[in-house]
Amino acid sequence: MPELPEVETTCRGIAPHIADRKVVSVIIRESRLRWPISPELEAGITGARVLGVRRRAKYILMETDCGTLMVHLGMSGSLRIMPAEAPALFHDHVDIVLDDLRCLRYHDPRRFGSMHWLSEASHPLLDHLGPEPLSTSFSGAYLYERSRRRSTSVKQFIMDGKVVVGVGNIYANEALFLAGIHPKRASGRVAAARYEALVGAIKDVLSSAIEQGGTTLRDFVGGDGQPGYFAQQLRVYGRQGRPCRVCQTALKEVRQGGRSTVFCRVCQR
DNA sequence: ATGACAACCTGTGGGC
DNA sequence: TGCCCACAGGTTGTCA
Repeated sequence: MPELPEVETTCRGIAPHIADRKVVSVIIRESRLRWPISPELEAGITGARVLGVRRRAKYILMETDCGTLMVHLGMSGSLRIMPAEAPALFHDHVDIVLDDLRCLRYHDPRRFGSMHWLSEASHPLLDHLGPEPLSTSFSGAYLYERSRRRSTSVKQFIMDGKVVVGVGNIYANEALFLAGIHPKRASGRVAAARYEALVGAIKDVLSSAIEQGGTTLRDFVGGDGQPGYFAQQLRVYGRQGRPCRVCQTALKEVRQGGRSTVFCRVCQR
């Protein structure tokens, strides 16, 4: 489910509801996430006042006056505001109960997500992340420099979190199509001007997906429970075998690093 | 350093 | 209808 636009949508959805609220308790029904939830989480967050919510890569950072709750949604996670008394459903693993009879409820069937309590400003998982894709430091020149003498494919290159964060499989496919670049091309052999186009495409596709409230595949819902509407604008992802929206050629599907790649062999070189 | 791949899980959809 | 397999939005850790 969640790629960067979905995580951003979640942040924006929950922020107004939790700002300035106090955490009165934590209910952990299942602590076995990608990493087990540390007992320090409950001790640290109980009684804390929420200052705000921000996002770094695909991590949601809920800052309080006592420390920071760091949440990752993995492949199937979601975080929603609910009435605290709403009955918990299967896979509703954690409730952060607030002082207004509501709670922030974490749901994650596959348990690839994670929840950490940070009493300090930093965390090892945040240490080696590349730039934010929507920041000005993420530029064509930057990608060009980083890619020189690298043989890895351009798709795997832009999906590497040490290069740039937040470009997941859906949007990598979409951005490469928009930039007209073949996903299997060696990243070290993409010209500077084409990296400019690629960076523009990544920023465009991510920002318009955020504007649409994310891409809803299966059952993604934002922090307020609303679905996203970007799926109807996908150009290649999930459209293998169907005609390219530009030249009508049947879109091709290949596999890269175990992930599905869909592209147009005519429009992308 | 780089790159390929297994691993962590459950749910779902397609093929038979 | 039902069973089994392959695959799904992510990321880390390991090994060559």
